[in-house]
Amino acid sequence: MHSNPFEAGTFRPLYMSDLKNDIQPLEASTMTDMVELRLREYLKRKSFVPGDALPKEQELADALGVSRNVVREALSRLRMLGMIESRKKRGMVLTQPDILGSLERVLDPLILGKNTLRDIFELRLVLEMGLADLIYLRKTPEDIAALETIVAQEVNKHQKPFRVEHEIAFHGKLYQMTGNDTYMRFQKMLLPVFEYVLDYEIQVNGQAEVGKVTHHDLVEILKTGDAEDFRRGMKAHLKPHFDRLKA
Amino acid sequence: MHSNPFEAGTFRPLYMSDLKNDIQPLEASTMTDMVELRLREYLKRKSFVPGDALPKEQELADALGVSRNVVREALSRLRMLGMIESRKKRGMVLTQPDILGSLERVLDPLILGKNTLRDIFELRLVLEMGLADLIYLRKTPEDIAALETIVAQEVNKHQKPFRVEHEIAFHGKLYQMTGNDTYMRFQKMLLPVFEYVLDYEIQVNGQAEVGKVTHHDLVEILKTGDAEDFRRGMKAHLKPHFDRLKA
DNA sequence: TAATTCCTTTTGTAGGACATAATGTAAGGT
DNA sequence: ACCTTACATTATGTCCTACAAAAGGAATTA
Repeated sequence: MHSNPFEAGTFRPLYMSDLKNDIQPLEASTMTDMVELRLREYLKRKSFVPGDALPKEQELADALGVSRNVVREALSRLRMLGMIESRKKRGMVLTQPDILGSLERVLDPLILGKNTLRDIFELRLVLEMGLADLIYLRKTPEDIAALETIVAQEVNKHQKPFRVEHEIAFHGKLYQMTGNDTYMRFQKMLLPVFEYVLDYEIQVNGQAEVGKVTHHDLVEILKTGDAEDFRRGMKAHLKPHFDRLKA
Repeated sequence: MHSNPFEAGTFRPLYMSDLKNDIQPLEASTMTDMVELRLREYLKRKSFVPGDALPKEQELADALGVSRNVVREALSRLRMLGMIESRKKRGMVLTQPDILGSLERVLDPLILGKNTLRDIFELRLVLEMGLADLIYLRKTPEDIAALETIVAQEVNKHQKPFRVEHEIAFHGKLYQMTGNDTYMRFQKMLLPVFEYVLDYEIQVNGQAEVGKVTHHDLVEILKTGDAEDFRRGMKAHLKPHFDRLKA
């Protein structure tokens, strides 16, 4: 039995990887797909800005030569993406989409394939390694104090719920210190996938290893060292995870 | 005039940042929203796996007590996310969603707000800094050769289209070397936003600065140095961008 | 002027109808 | 028996009509 949750032999050659992105389908299969595409084109071409009002459903339907039903299905998609909002009588207005909202709906470890799970696991490691630069750009003494509080509350219990909770608190605070909401939310969304892979790991290999550099050490580095020191510390902290990738 | 495309004074306090994610609306406004939610719950609860068939639209409508129309609008959303596929007569089957597909639709620099633009700009820098670890895990001599070919074709023309093209070729190859499709696609999607911000920059400040470490230097490091060397090199290569964040 | 009532408009929901395509099935020919 | 053809069946895709609900606007009244 191999200790890898991603399973060997599922690797796809790279040239196939994003073919779907390079060439777009000649014709979207259903009317709804086409209308969705047309609407997005329309919004771009007319360079609508958030707040602008859209034509009414019936007008769009007439202009596109399809039924109002089809238009509504397409609009429903845009509404889900947060691109538009609509209120009765007032019509529809363009809004600033919530770029991560749609990702959230799809990031279910149980549904994602092994390849994607592995990719996301790695992506999270990349995000952790990238913390250093932004943190050193913006950290404040208050942040450090908050981190120390969190570390002080570190329970010795190695049972899972406590441990995970603490991990999230500590790393979450680190992300917060970057002042980058999107970055923080993104990382937060990736957590379930990360946990899922680790759980699998533990189930197979017994106990999860832990790096030599602790949270306490990382805080010390933050106080005295520079960004490169911190990154080296983080790399050591995450070493077990990186080692996993080599296998 | 400030040299910052994100505009000052738009910073939101962090405690407001992800309120919408922590507490979810008590009741989704429209039937379609609720049905969409219910359907996703249903899929998770029954632990459907890709390939499984879903009940027919009319059955879902009856079970949920809504019209087939509403069900279809909700299904249309899931279809857009790539969670389901449906063919006539055969019904609908669960599929592995394309997690980045939905992001792609929404990443339009013209629509995104200043805050998000800034966040994404930083996120891309983070991704670049994270390249080192994965590259050193998987690089091959062929990859290095390919990089050298790209560098050799580096045109001296500083005109924009050529320059950008070359940037994409070089950095794209780096991402490809990580063997992480999701990582690569993600970065690719962020490119337009990155370019958009840089364009703004150039327009305001005249010429775009360029780091002291060139592509050629980076390749040399890849041949002789270790991951840390490479990261240091990349940091120097991106230095102008990081400096921008300080302002 | 301010509050109320009524009208109008636009989205949201319902239900029926039919086209279309894919599947299964039975008839018919070899 | 086996292959082919033709037909019936079924689920999605599209269209249509109708009406409920909410929100804005106008007219009326205190």
